[in-house]
Amino acid sequence: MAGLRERQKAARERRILEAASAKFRSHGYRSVKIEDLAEMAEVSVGTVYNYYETKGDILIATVAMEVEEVITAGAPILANPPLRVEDAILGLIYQYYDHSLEYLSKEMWRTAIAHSIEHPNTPSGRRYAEQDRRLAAQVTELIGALQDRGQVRQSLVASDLGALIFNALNQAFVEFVKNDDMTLAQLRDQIAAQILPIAHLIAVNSD
Amino acid sequence: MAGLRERQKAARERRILEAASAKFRSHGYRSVKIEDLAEMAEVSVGTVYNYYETKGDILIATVAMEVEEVITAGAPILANPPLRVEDAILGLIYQYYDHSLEYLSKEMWRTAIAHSIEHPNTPSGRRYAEQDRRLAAQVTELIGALQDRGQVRQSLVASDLGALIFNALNQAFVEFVKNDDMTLAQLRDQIAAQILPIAHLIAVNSD
DNA sequence: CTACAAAGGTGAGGCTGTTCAAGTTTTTTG
DNA sequence: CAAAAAACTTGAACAGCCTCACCTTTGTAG
Repeated sequence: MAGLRERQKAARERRILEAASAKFRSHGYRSVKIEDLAEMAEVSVGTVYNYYETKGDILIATVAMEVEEVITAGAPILANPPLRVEDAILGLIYQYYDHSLEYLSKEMWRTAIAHSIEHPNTPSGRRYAEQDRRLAAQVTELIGALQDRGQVRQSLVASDLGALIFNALNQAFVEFVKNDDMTLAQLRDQIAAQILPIAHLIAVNSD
Repeated sequence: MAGLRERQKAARERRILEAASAKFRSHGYRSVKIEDLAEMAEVSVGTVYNYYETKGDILIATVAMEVEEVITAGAPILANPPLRVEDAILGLIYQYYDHSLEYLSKEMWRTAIAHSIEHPNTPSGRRYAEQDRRLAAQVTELIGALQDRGQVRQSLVASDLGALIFNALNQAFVEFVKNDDMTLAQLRDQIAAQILPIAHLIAVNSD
């Protein structure tokens, strides 16, 4: 069985993460002090820093949980993609988008994305980048599945096309979280405008 | 003529910006203190903050000068685009990329991009976004010019295609600045892999 | 030229993320 | 079980961004 020390460690880390997730959402990332998290998690400030390297890392850890869910939510679509090319691609993208604000505020997303760009070589920066890669891989996988079905031109390289589409959906999402007034519906429209023409171009019966 | 006060103000702002540009590049953004800039510009810390709202804003101001040059450098290609669709699009993108590190380090780019995402509603955040919009508009303009020449399908909406291509070149650039080991040549290859298939699809004689 | 007003500069101090030497708890050793 | 070692927690102290009450300089009116 796990020793006392080990259990206490796990419990402390969990309490810190729960405190962060709750406070960041309710009070906003900026205005939450490490001291606040320490108090809520019933540890000292120094202990928080034994579990996470920086405040940004704590945020990334909370965001990572959500991204993991998004990736999981994408799997069913890959297993059984909608019939039409555009429905398949947009369906996957909408699935991502619709999950994105379940536990995270736009401010949290902005800060997390900014952190991952500014500190790409920290463990948390790498972690975020890795999850991005997995999302892009899902898109690539979907393209591949559509090619296997004979719906997307075989001449196209699935991974390059996947990267292109992922870039588009990712960038549109960044614009979305940058603008507090933008709705999910508007985000969908934005990405559809970019994706639909491409979907028709890459489909075999395009002309 | 401009009064003494006005001239002194302009001179101080210029000295601060020059100090920032020099020190950020030579010592790295992180390790330069506002105090250092103030000393080099021969003003007080408080004065620095009369001209720029935050340290990030000072960086954005230096980056903005470079982006302005990049936009200027793109104009000649728009005026007289290369003959083939893929050469035109990649030519414009390479022009952007080749200018990007003339006065800015990768760390400066990372920090500036992160800042613009994290603080989209500050003047400097808006300024950065506006320059992005102008770059995307150049790409759109190029697509439009190729359509006028009859080289790109008329059925495609230039602005949506421009946005798609800009997203791709922008995201590839972010990956480039996130990875200190990546070379400009590798960046070119990355974006070419995404753009070339698209260039063939959108060209009129594609099939 | 003097007096007053407006504009702007100044730097000590506040705030908050982060560190680290000292103390405490858990585990291991004999 | 006692003692020693290892692992971990703690919070005071530090660093650097930023503010603001006060002061100096410039412009203007009489």
